[in-house]
Amino acid sequence: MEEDKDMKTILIVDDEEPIRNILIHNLGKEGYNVIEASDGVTAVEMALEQKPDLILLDIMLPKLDGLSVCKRIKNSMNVPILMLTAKDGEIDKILGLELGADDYITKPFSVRELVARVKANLRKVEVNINSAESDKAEEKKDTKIVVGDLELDSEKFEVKARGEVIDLTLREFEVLKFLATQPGQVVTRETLLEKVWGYEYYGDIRTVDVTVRRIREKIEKDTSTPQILVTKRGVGYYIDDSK
Amino acid sequence: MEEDKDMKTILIVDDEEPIRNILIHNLGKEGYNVIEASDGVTAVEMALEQKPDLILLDIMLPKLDGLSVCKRIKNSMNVPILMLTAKDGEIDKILGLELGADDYITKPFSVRELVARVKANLRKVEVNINSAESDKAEEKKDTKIVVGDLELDSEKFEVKARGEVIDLTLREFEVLKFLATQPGQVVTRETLLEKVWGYEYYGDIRTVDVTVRRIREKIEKDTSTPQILVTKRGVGYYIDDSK
DNA sequence: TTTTTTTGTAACCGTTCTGTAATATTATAT
DNA sequence: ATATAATATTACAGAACGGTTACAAAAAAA
Repeated sequence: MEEDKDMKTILIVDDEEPIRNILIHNLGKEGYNVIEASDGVTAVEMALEQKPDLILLDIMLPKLDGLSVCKRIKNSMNVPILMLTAKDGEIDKILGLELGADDYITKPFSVRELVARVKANLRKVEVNINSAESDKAEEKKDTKIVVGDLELDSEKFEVKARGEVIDLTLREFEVLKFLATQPGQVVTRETLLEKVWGYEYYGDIRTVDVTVRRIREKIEKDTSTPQILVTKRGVGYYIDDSK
Repeated sequence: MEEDKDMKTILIVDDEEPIRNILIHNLGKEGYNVIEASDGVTAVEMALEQKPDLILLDIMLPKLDGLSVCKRIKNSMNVPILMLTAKDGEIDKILGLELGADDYITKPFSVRELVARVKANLRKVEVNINSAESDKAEEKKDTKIVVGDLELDSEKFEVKARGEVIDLTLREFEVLKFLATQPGQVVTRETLLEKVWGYEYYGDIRTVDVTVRRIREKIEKDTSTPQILVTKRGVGYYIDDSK
C-alpha cells in the first residue's frame, strides 16, 4: 500500500455511517486518501495526529459539536475546513468565520458539488502557500545563484556551467540548488534526502549518490575528478567555491 | 436590526450563496446595512431602487454579466462599484472597457482586505482605478506583446507567429498571453488553471496539456519539437525567449 | 430550435526519469 | 600492503510524465 508522496488526505467527520461511506467512496475515487471519525473528540485527535490536508466536518456531532471541533483544530493548525450542515439556520453559526471555517455545504448536497468544493479549497491552500513563500522568503527572491562558474536560475530551471546551458532534470536541479545555496558547506545524504526528497521519503540513501553522479556527468569536465560538486568522504557532498 | 440614519448600505451581487453570506456576515459585523442580489437584472433594479452607498459586484453573473451591470448602473447613478473577479484576464476587461468601476479585487480574497477596500472606497480616499493598479503592480494593459517572432495583440485578440496571422480561440489566446507576459518563466499547470481558468475551476489539470497541444498545433512549425511554447518536464510550460 | 465550434475528459502510448541493486573502485586505517 | 569501509559506476525495471487522439459536453452561432 504505497502512499503517493503528494496524495492528499481528507478527514471526514460525521456520525452517520451511510454519509461517511458515500464520501469515502467518492473522494477515494478522486484519488484522495480518506480517513474518518464519527465523533468530535476523535475528530480533533485524528486531525492533530494525522494532519490531513482538508477536513469535512458535520456540524451535528456526538461528544463535541462541529463548531467546537472547528475552533479547536483551527487553534492549533491551519487546515481548510469545509462544514456540512443540515439546516439553513445553522449556517448563521458557521458564518462566524472567526471559527475559521473556510467553506460550507448544505445537506443534501450533490456529490459532484462536494468534490468540486474540496478541490477548490485544496487549491486555495496551494495558492496561499505559494504567495506566502514569495512574501517571506528573501532567498526565494534570489532566482539566480552564482557560485564559481556555476549559475542557477530558479525561474527558468536553467543551469549554466562553463558558459554552457545544461539540461538537468527537476530532481537533479533541486539537489544542485540546495547545495549551491550554501557553497562550501558539506551536506549529508540524510539532509539531502530530507530537504529534496521530502521528510516522508523512505528510500535508500544511496539514491543520493546516484543523483550526484548524474549531475556530475552533466556539469563536470571530468567526472573522475570533480571540481564543482565535491565529495567529503564520510560526511557528504558540497559545492567547491574555493576557487 | 435598527437602521441608523447614516448607516451605509452595501449591495452585494454574486450568484454564489456562500460568498454572499460570508460578505453579509462580515460587512454586517462592521456596521453596514447589507442587501443582496444573485443575478444581474435584480442587481440593477435593486441598485436603482435602494440606492446603496457602495456595490460589490461579481463579474460572473446569470442573466446579465457584471460588466454590463456595472455600465448600466454607472449610467444612471454615481455609486462606487467594487468588482470581484475570479481570473486575471478579467481584470484587463475591467480596466480596458472604461466601465467606470472604481476598484477591483480578485478571488480568492481575504475578507480583511475586502473590508478594507470597501471602507477605503466609501471614504473616497483612494477611489480611482490607478491606485488599484498600483496595488496589483504587475498588471499591465500593454495591448501588444512581442516575444521572439510571436506577437500578441490583446485588443484584437490576434496572434502572429512567423509573420502569419493565426486564429486562436479565446482560451488558447489567454494561455498564450499569460505565458508571453513572462517569457522564460516556467509556469505550472496549477498557476495556469488559477490565472486563466479562474480559481473556481474544478476541472482536470491535464486540460492544460490539451490546450497547450492545440496552441502548438497552430503556432509551432513542428509540433514534436516546440520552439516557442516549451515544456519544462516536472514543472510546467514556458515561452522560450532565449533566441 | 439545429448546427457548428470550442472546450474538457479520458484512455492509451511512448519517453524520460528515478530508485535499486549489484559490482567496481577508491580512500583510510592498521 | 592489506583489509575494510565508503563511494562511484553501471544496468535495469518500474514509475512518472507528457503527448496524442478520439469523443463527449458545453457554448456559441446560425
